[in-house]
Amino acid sequence: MYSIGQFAKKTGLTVRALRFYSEKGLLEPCFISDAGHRYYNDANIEIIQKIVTLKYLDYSLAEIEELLRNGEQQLIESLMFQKKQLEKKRNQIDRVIGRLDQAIEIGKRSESIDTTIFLSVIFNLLKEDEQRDYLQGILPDELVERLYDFFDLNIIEANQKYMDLANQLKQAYIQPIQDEYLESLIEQFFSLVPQDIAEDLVEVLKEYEDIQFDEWLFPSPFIKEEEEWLISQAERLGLHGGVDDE
Amino acid sequence: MYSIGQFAKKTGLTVRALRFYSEKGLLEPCFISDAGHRYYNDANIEIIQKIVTLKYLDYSLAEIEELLRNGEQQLIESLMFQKKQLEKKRNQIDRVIGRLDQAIEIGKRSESIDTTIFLSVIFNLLKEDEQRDYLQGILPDELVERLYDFFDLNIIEANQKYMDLANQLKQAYIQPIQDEYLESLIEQFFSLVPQDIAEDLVEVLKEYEDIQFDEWLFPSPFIKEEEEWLISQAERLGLHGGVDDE
DNA sequence: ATTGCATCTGACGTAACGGTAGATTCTATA
DNA sequence: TATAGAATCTACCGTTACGTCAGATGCAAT
Repeated sequence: MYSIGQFAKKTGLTVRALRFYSEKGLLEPCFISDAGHRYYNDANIEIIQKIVTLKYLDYSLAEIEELLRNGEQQLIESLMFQKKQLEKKRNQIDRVIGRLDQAIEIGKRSESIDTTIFLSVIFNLLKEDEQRDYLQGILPDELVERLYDFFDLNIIEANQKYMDLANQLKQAYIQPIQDEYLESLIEQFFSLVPQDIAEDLVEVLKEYEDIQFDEWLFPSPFIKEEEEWLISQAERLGLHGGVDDE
Repeated sequence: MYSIGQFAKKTGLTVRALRFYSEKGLLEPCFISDAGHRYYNDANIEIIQKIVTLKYLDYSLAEIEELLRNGEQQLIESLMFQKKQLEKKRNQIDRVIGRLDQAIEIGKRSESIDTTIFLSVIFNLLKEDEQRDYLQGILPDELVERLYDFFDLNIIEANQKYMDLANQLKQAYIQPIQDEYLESLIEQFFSLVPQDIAEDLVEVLKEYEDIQFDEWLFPSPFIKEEEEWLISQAERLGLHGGVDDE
């Protein structure tokens, strides 16, 4: 017979955890003294090994209780199910890591990035699928496809260029620069989308005059004033307007 | 200006979550009416996009608050750290999935497995490293190495055989079988470890007579009575005793 | 004015314990 | 055997990021 402290040392669990299992009825001590002290024996070891094992396999305590009560038969089935759950989790994490990689890569290549711009780029990476669905609802499928075919290939470079340009334009708003530089920046900004796609895009947008891109799904790197300033500058310099999306 | 419900729809968050962020000071509405109703505007959208982004990257709300407050500089560093954390998580999950695979494979090949035996096998898979450390503390390194070299190669087959034999021996305890069968079972059980290693093991164990294997780290598939019965039967049949470990 | 929906505050519940307080009990030594 | 110190007890609060009520109030439209 072990006191709770000895049992804890033996099993590597904490005293608190053992008491918790005892309360929950998951692992009842073999004997409880009049003073309320819990005592454990080797039979308890067997049970707690099962508990530890299943916990390691990422079962919740409730599921463990289920399995220990009546799960003799379904254990292997359950393990296969559990494996699928874990694979889902892993794939999810993998996706996030992938995005992080892209984001880090984009961030590394630029120096002095505005956090707002940077986070909006990551947001775009994350919401890519949703954005695509949304665009397919309001633009011709074929155009969306061409757009994404292009970005899929150049996602890192495009985003990096996008960030740098947005950054410089933001600075130009604070500290005016020469018109030639500004013109160049704006033109580069608009030409992030290749010429042919851009032209078709402008065509379509003219047709449906009232299209408003969801500000939630397509965050702008600029605040209101910056955006208005940009448009006015573009008009002043005689450039064709329109705010792009990706 | 959006009411909380409209804002929730726009952002895909729940009303409750928005109120929660408001309470925590993570995202304060731009305006609160006398009646206490919260109203949001486009500036709030920008903030919440950051929050959603960082949440997706598996930051806690506390960390997000930190980052939003003063994290302009350290964002990229933080992302790299975050990536490492996620990789740790993923590797951990991968390990568990690997063990599950082994366990499922072992379980598939046997029919009618006793749950207790099966779980103890998985437990052994999980605690392999700890067991090895422990053994290296009490046995000659060279012997441990040979033992594990053997098991690493045959882990699935060895465990499967181990399970089947334990199963049959347990049944023999309940329903006695012919001596020849029993003798064969016990011999097979002892010969799970190859002859040469077993002999050296016996040698060493004779030297240190008082070695007791930790019952926690090395669970036996048998209960006390079964074990005593087994030893008595082995002696009766003139077989060399000793309970093996892996 | 009424109806019905939206929103409010405040409270409790979740999972699996960790931490602490104050009271009791066990164990070892003098 | 007395007593000091360690171990254990119960009971309660805290954690995370909200979900889910209840009961009260507000808002918009008929």
